[in-house]
Amino acid sequence: MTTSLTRSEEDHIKAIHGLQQAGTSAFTKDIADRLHTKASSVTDMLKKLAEKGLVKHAPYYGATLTTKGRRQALMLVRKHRLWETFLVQRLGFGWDEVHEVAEQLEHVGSEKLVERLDEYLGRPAFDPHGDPIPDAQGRFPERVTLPLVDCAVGERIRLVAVKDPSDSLLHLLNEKGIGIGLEAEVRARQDFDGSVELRTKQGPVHVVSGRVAEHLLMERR
Amino acid sequence: MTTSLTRSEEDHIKAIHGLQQAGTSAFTKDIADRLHTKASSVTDMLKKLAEKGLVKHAPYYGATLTTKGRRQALMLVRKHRLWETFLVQRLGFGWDEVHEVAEQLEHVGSEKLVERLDEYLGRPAFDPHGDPIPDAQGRFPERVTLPLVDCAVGERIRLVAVKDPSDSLLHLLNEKGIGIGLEAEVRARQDFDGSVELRTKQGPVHVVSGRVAEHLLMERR
DNA sequence: AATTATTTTTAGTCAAGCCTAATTTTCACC
DNA sequence: GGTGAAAATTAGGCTTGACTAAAAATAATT
Ligand SMILES: [Mn+2]
Ligand SMILES: [Mn+2]
Ligand SMILES: [Mn+2]
Ligand SMILES: [Mn+2]
Repeated sequence: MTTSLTRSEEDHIKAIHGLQQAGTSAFTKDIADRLHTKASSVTDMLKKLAEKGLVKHAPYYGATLTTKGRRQALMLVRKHRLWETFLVQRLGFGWDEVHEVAEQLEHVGSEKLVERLDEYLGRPAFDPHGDPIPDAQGRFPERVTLPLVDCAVGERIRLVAVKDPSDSLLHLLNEKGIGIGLEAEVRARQDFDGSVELRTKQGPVHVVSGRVAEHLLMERR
Repeated sequence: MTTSLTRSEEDHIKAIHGLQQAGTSAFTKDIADRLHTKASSVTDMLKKLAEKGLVKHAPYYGATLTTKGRRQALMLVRKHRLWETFLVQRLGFGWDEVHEVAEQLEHVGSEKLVERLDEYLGRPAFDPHGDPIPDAQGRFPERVTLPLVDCAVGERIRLVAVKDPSDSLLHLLNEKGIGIGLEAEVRARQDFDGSVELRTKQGPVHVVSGRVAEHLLMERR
């Protein structure tokens, strides 16, 4: 039985899920910032979601999802990432153009639609930003990644994900021609600013700042 | 410049468009029935839409769309029918399963999404129910159709659309194995109840009631 | 331990969209 | 032309989800 939620309820659940790492709870202010609303609005919503049994709200100490809430969040993440994959793979959108649209599409309610879309896309494990797509049971694919900033000189690596892909970051990567799947070798790393020089298989050499290198998740090859 | 409307505003615009034939205006009660709301709610909305310049509201005499309103309505119809086409052609939905989902998808706001979807589907002219899909300029494809109930005995015809496809009607057609594209010859027509007997190219003989025959729009071949 | 700064909650307001009930208008029919 | 039914509007109320401003709690700093 899947409880039917409003768009606002869903967005709050998803925000809490995104902020909640391991044991840490999500704080009112951070949820408000993420949703571009005010803390007082979030407090109201946390009360409602707590009533519905989706969230555990410890006043002044933030919110955590219940098992029921987490299941809802995972299905939203699943839908969001499947739609992003559809937009890029089938409709030819750029990876920097899909977030806002997926933010709307994720709220379309139809179990069958999600299931068919997943099947149609070939049950992808990762979205266009390299983020893992939970399956219908909420299980994530396994993968070991390493931020580029922690890669040693000489390592041969592949870009598999962009962590917290903001519009401006994706724009920067587009400009440089850096995308998921890029294979390269670390040629140099500056201790001063953490910047990294990469030589790609295809030829071009890229230099990325430490700030960027923190967001590039690599796989060894 | 495309005015951004709420889901409810969009549904009202679309309902008015659907009710408005030629010169006739759409009446409050009919709009309410279509949207499963009450007449008083519709009156409120008509005032708002009139303020926004989308509708001309003649109190007690119904509503008609302005040019601006009609443009909005056509884009909604376009989106609805493109999504229905996607669901059937790409995701393998049955033609009787798509309406509710498309009713949600049509409200996703992204010019680019509609344009790309249209292109991806090969710019289809008709949706799975045979309804015409307006192009980006709001132009409909031309087609001459004839309700089956008006076809003469001996005529060789093809089913190209189902008029006002309700769930129960589509279910009935599914049961009989009647779908868009069916080619047949009229073998008999009973004056008593308007029922029609068809012999299909593929073999099977279908008998449909007059009530059904009114909804089957045919093309001569 | 007292004082701030920050966060969170509470209290009160508002607009959007719906509702019911009462009133008004229209229109068909006698 | 008057009457009654149907439709439409008005009046008033409710819920959701937002807001601002004020009060309360927590955390950080002296
Ligand atoms: Mn969203
Ligand atoms: Mn993504
Ligand atoms: Mn709709
Ligand atoms: Mn249709």
